[in-house]
Amino acid sequence: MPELPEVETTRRGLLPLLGQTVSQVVIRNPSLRWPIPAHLTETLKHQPLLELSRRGKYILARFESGTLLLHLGMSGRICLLAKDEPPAKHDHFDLHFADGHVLRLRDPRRFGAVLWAGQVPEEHVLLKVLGPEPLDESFHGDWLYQQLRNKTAPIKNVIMDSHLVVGVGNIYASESLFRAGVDPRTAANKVSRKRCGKLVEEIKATLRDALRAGGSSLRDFFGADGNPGYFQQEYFVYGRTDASCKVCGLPIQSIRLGQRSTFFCRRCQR
DNA sequence: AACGAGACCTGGCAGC
DNA sequence: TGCTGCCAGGTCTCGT
Repeated sequence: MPELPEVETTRRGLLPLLGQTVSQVVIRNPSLRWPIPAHLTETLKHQPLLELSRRGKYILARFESGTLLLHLGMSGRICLLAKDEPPAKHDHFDLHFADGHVLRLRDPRRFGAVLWAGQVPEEHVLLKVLGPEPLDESFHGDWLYQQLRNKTAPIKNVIMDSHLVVGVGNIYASESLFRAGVDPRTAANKVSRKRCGKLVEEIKATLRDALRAGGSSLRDFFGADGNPGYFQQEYFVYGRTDASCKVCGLPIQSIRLGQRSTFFCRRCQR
């Protein structure tokens, strides 16, 4: 489900919880990608939520005792309930708050994660290896160009690697490459400095546009407030196999790259 | 070091 | 209706 815009939309939907105190932690099924630490039921009890931030596709919830990391994997979703409700089949984890609010994680495929990061979350093994945020100024064309010098993998695979830059998943990789006019199959080290600049610009623009639309709702994404996103209506290529290119009219092609579906226009992207 | 394939899971859908 | 196979928004781990 979630790429950067969906995770950020989720984080924003949780902001009403800031300052609220945890009254209870419920772990119904700890077996997500990694086991949910059992100690959370004690560690988080009576702790006020101090801050909600995001790093890549992780949501960071800071408490005095440390920071909780939430990752939605492929199918995860967090809803903010005004009061407790009977849990559904794949509702694996809850944070109950003193004012009655419930943060509930639902994740059918269980590729998501709930982890404890202690006092210095940036040092957590999963976070410290992450590349820059795509919307930061440190992510720019010349920097990307340098990073690609020794990479022969297809450019699409490379921009989806969170160790290089975070937040660009399968949808927004295809969309950004279309907007930049770059063929997703191009070997990364064959992308010129100028086109790296254009690509960075379009990654940023695509993510910002998606954020503005509240993310994309394909199957199961809804923000924490329960509202869907609308960005899928603006897709140029993703999921549009054989439909005509919105720019030149040629049928959109779909191929597999790195075991992922990839969509592009063979005239607009070279 | 970089790359590609496999792994982890469940649910939805198309096709027979 | 029921079965089978394929697909899905992520990303770590392993073998080459």
